[in-house]
Amino acid sequence: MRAAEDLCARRGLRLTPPRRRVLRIVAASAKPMKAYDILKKMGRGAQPPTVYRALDFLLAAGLLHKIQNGAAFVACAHPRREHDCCLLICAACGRCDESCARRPDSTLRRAAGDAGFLPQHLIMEVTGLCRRCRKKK
Amino acid sequence: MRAAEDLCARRGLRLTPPRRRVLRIVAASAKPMKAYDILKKMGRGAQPPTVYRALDFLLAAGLLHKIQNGAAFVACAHPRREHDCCLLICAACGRCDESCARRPDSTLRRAAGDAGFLPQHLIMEVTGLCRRCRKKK
DNA sequence: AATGTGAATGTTATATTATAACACCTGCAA
DNA sequence: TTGCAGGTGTTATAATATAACATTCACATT
Repeated sequence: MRAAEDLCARRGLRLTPPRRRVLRIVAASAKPMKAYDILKKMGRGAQPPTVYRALDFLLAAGLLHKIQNGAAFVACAHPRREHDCCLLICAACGRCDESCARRPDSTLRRAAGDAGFLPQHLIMEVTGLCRRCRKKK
Repeated sequence: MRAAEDLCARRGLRLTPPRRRVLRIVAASAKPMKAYDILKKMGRGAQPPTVYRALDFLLAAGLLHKIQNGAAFVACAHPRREHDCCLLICAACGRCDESCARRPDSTLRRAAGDAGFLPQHLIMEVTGLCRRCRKKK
């Protein structure tokens, strides 16, 4: 949380009350939180757009990770530095650990062996611009 | 399509009419198809569960990949062999290529450089069993 | 201090994605 | 023949996400 404040201050990002509230809720949870889980915890008649907007901000700021697999969110364990991340999601308990490395290569290898985690399903997705779309620019 | 039939026959899986229909629709598309895109193409008053059930089957059989990022599906380019996959999704045109390799390590490196693709956002997710849940068994 | 501006938020409604629950059917084994 | 299990059809609804527009707030400029 402290790290988040520092990071926003340094970059001129505004960690406003709803954003802070969402971050606190996600960071306080042992398991990944879904948007509507967060919404429930917000109370005071908060509406979906409030949560989604805060999540967008926090993702862009690198303070959260999004788990595509079921659309939930976990607080980033290393908000200070830019990094690719590998999320280890337990199919049984639903908890989620983060395994990071500078070079994506080693990340996956660590994921497999480290920490006694038994990999079942692996996803890698790279979003970007394909050759054709790069040329169009 | 032929490959799909062979594969199902060899494994004793039933490629029933609705499943085959869904596979044809997805395989025929240049871009990833969402469940409700498929549903529209099914016609004859098909309902969501039919599509979702077929998709579940095709995923389990390894005939499709699921793009978590937006929940769409692409036909697998290499249904014959078991493989980890790396999907290259263009943020501009929405098309999706598949880059495969035996060892996940090299996959990402290829993704970055190969084919002129400019990576913007990268996701790796590994689902499995964490140490605690393995021990519980 | 007054004011314009843009970013952020609140609010209402609705779109999109996914599943629950149950009835029926069909092939096949006991 | 009679179960049974896997698959499908059908209806309803749950869960997730966004569009659109009004409002507020911080703050820079005048």
